Amino acid sequence: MSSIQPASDLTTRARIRDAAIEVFVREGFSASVRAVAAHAVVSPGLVIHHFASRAGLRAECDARVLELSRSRTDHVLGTDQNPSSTGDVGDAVTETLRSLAESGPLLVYITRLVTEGGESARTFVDHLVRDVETSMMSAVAAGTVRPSVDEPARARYLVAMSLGVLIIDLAMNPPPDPTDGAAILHEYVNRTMVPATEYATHGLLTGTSALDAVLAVHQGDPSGENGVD
Amino acid sequence: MSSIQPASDLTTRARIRDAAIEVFVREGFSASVRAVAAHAVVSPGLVIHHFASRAGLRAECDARVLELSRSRTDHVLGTDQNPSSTGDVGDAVTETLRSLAESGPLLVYITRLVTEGGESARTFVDHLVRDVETSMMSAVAAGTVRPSVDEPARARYLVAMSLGVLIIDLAMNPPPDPTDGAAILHEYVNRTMVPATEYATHGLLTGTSALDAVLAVHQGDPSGENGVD
DNA sequence: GTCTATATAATGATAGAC
DNA sequence: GTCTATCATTATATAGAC
Repeated sequence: MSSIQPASDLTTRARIRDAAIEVFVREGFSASVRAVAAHAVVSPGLVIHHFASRAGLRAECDARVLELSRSRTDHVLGTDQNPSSTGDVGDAVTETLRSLAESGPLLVYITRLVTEGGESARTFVDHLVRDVETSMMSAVAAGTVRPSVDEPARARYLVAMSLGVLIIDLAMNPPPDPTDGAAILHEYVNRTMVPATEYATHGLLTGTSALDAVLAVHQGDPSGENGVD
Repeated sequence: MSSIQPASDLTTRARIRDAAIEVFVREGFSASVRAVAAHAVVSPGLVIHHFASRAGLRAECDARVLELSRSRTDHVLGTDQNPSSTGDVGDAVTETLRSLAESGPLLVYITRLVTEGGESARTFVDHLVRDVETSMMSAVAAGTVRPSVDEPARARYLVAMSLGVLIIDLAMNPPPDPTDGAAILHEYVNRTMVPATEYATHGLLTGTSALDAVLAVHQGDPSGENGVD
């Protein structure tokens, strides 16, 4: 499946919105209203007529993408946690990316959204962090994942890692079709699976001196106010 | 030090270029020639006169940033490897980021450059990957870092991780002054030090079944052609 | 709802005076 | 080298016909 919905059976307004999402994925958020109109095969004026302004169109696209990603991850992660987990790195993140990839352009749209920052980005990331924290907690309880001295911070770090590595991978290996999330994720996993799993299993360092030093500071100063620079 | 060079003692051409770097850091690469001219306190025409086109100016900025980052990391990493390493996560990456942060706007410029992709981005990342691979090899020889089944892939992954986490951190926590690399890095380290060191020391997982499974595929198919999806 | 035509602003780039 | 003035293009957005 390469598009969000079949082009028919949608209001023109929805068709323009979906066309805009695809154009934003292909050309970036700097794409013009004209480019969107051309892709939706309508006049530029009609785009503005439906969304009042370019910013309005953009906001609607963001909202749509967040809504789609929300319902998809809710479905995948189920009522409690994911039962089909096979010990992958970072359950909730992996499952969320997989889920986003299934609906074509969502994956790249999200990476652009997150990179740009702003409120929509924070909404998405915060939600994902919460999911990851939950899935980590149950994985810790199940004994498959080590506990952390700071579970919320680890969840944040895991999300930043996963999204960040994906963003760099996309920048270094531009996909032939940015709207084909499945193919993108497939290549991405191929390129990163070995080092990612290795890192998740054993870490990098042989000793604990670095961690001991960091934890000493962290215990005495949990607010992180007096960090190392 | 918050700027690249004292504003005096530079040719106008160099002043415009440095002003452009700062404007690109503050407003993104979509900043106009006029905005650059205003910041350099010259006319828009003069900018074009010196750099022929907007693309020419941008290319010169990229080249300048790459040159600066190159000479800085060469200096920091020294003839062989970094002797002042204190067991931080990813020697060469950490030292490179620290070095970039010292010259004000470089840090954020690099993150924008890498995110955008393209040739300059690949040049920078490839060079950094090579540095990391070298520093990892000697850390492995010294016994402080575990060996990897695929050192080049691990080096790539470590670079993607470090830059990626920084990019997400910047997007989620926009710095008050994007040209103050030192402050940005300080905050970044404060937010990520604990989970990053924890992860680098112990990884995430308690068992090796995931790694075993991945390595089984990797051994039989080193090209990565037949990856898991 | 949808279009064409247009107003208005901003952009990159040029020409020529000094 | 540097400026002012201007052109050509493109952008968003509006007005009004159908």
